[in-house]
Amino acid sequence: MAERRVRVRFAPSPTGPLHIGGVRTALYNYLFARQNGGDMVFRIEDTDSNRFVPGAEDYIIESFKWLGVEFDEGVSFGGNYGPYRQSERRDIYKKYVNILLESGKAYIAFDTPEELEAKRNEIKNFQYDASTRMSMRNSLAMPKEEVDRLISEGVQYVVRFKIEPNEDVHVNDIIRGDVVINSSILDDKVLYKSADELPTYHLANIVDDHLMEISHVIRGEEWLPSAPLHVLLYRAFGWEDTMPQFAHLPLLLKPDGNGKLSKRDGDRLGFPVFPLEWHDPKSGEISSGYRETGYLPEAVINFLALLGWNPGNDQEIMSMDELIKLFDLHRCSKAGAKFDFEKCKWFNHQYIQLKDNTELAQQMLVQMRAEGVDAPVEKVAKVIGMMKSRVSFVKELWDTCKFFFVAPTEYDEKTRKKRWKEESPAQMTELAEVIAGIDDFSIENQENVVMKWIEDKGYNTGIIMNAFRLAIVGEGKGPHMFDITEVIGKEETIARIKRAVENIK
RNA sequence: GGCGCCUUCGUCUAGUGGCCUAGGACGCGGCCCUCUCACGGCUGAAACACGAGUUCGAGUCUCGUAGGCGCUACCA
Repeated sequence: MAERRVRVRFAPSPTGPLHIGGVRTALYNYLFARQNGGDMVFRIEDTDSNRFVPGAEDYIIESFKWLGVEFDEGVSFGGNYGPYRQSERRDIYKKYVNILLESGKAYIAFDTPEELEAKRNEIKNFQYDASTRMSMRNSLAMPKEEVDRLISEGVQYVVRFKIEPNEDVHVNDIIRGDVVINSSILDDKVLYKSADELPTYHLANIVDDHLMEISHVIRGEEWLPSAPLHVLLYRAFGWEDTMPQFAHLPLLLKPDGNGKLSKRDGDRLGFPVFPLEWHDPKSGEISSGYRETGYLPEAVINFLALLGWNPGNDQEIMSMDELIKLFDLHRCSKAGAKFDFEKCKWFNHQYIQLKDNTELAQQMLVQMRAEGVDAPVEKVAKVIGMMKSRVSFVKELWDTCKFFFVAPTEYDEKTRKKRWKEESPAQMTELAEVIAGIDDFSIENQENVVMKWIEDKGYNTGIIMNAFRLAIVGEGKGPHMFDITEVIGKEETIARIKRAVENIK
């Protein structure tokens, strides 16, 4: 087989926000393109003018920008194979439709949607194909003069692909192997509508993939049943030699139950199914996005990459560069994958641990300042270093770190009951005095002095430290006590102890 | 209904005829670490859809059954 430059495309319809399943499809295309030093094309398939949703195209572009999936050419990226928006390629499709018409591989049909609907109601499993087409209103069944007359009268028509029956069509799929479908079960697909002078998906797709020199079509499994039709189209055009290789990816399924993951599942389960928050222009409805929910793009990418593919070993945390190196279409699974939000959250947790503390500090400072609290970024970063192991989202950081910057105003009920003993007020008052006497407020020295005091007095370490924690933090969690006091300082430590003694009953 | 695809722990998966007493990860339970909560370490429960066949030997190959999903539009 001749060496061919790898060129793949991601070609969504601008019918709404980009579904997370679409993101994965695009990701796999991207990984494959990068690994092979090929091109990633962004094409907009807007051949159904009725379903166009304003803003969808920009949304998709912004989503990939956030996720770090880059395109080499296409809508908004330029390139030598444009235009990349199908609605701007009318003339091109018209030309190819005519080629099919002239060679007798397609024909004109006048049946209206209503007539077809009636036919389907009338005959149980009606299909517009070799067995029925001669009884329909089309250029095969009607005299030429009549066809010409109708066209000249401006009667709307469609162009249908004439599928020859009883032929086994083979699709060689990289993931699924040889898939065979008999052409008799295919219907004479509508390729073109005179009403809007636009092709349907199938024709536009084949023409564009061919003209754009696409080498591999990596798409969702929902396209597998129409793949034989596409093979037949390539053949009809005489393009079989350069037909792209197909790879049909397994679907992303609902976390609970079965079926394709849908927009509704996100709302229902309280988790996003879109990369970015989406404001529906018609309904005004808002759907949550991964970005706004606080997911890191690296985490979303990593998680998605592993939904339907794995590197063959136990490695789970992989950067985009590593994914590009390791990705392999042959290692994609065939069965649909249920979307597990818990695991996605775990990935986010992992990536927060990997993230630079100063960078996280800058993000947390935005929240802090919004609440009227400020602090040097170095100090915030230091606190985050101690605290980030206990959060899964950046936005949780402020809540868990807050006590470092703001003294507790209330004390957790449960902890108070469990940790604040009868003797605690007296002991804490004493502790405040001990701390007041410490000059070297380093973690180590504080610990030495306090522990010595506990030992000398014969106190119970747990009782002292837990009460101390309640006084400083307001609840029973957090890093080691002296790590905290070293950050908040001696005066604040003493003030908090005193306040606790006064307020905790 | 027709056609196609698929089927290993609850979930994502490893597994390409003997290395499988089926491995890892998420989640869940226990223990350890410890002044608490996380992190981390150790550990437990948890799966080859079913039935035939091929073979000395089957999670792995074949067939059948069941189930799931997808497609079946002048949507993509």
